[in-house]
Amino acid sequence: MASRSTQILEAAARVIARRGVRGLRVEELAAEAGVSTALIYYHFKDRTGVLRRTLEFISDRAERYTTDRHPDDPPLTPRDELARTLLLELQDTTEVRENSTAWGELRASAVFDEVLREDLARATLEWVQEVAALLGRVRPMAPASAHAAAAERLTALLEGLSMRWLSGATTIPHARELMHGAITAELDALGQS
Amino acid sequence: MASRSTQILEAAARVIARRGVRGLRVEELAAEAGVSTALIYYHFKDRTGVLRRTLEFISDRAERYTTDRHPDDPPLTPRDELARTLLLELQDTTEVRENSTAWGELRASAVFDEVLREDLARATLEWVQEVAALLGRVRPMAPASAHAAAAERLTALLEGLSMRWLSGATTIPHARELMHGAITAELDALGQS
DNA sequence: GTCTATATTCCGATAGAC
DNA sequence: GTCTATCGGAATATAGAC
Repeated sequence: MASRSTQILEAAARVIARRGVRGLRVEELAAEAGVSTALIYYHFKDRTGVLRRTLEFISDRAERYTTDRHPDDPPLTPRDELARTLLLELQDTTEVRENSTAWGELRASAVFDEVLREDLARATLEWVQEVAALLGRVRPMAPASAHAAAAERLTALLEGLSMRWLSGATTIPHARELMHGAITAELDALGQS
Repeated sequence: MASRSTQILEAAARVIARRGVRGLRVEELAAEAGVSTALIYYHFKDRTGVLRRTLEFISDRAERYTTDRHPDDPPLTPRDELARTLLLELQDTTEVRENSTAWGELRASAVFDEVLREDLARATLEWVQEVAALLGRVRPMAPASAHAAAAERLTALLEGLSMRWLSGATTIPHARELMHGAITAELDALGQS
């Protein structure tokens, strides 16, 4: 049962995907959510409050779709799980697009906003470590430092490719192909062990 | 001889590096350039015009410092020139920081701004082709499609690493190390020819 | 070409009725 | 809790003198 707040947050995620964090206008959000502007201020205090809650909302949702799998799906090999985790972010679905857009906005905003830096650096580190762990399962004989470096490269590349996709400089199939090639190359470099 | 337009564009690059594309106010730009706001509209028609011309200006300038070398420097091997070209963008100097910041902003803005997309896609393509040509000189036996794919990955990775650096998620030395590793890996994958 | 002064538009935020 | 109506400030853009 979607509460009014949730309904507004869902609308906010859509508006941010369409206009960006800086392009979010309270009036447009109100129209998208089908409520009055006054109601938004009633629930969220001010525009910044909307932004804060929306970014929480989006990152919670992202964690869900990244982690969740159907219980009756066949278990994946470590390599497939690695590929799945990385390629999941290169899909043209509403959820992924909204999430990637928000992530790109956060990354770009953090360049000018001290406050965002720490949270974003921590989230990045967690993500890198998760990928490094998957690499460790595929190539257990390689040293941890090599896993870490490869994970940093793969995740940074993914961010770069996402931005190119969202900014219309490349297509999803092409980005996926490039990402897949990078995974193969990194695994090769980590040895056939 | 810096014309008025150039003077304004240089100021725009500085303001964008400080506040971002989103944070660029015509009034602040006028103050930074030491001119009136009216003059900016006279030369650039509107705010979007400033942004577009600044993108051109920045990518031209980047090409210059990427390409220029002192005539009496010893000639580089193709491989060194490739590494030099890519690692040049990971340096903590005013010029590189300004360019990278502006580039990141333009990339992020293009996600929501149709007008910027075409120019940015074209500039990206030129850059990718330049890197692909360098790869072709290092690995002449590999197919052009492989050069192109590797160039896309290396440049996208560089964009990702730049953003991490600028947003405080990694350091320049570390980013350079990662970039260097990626160059090695891509060249290995292209064969020892 | 460049300025000062000002018009115009947009947008966040609030007051007050229901 | 929700709406209608509106205010006030900030930013873009223009008019007109020099």
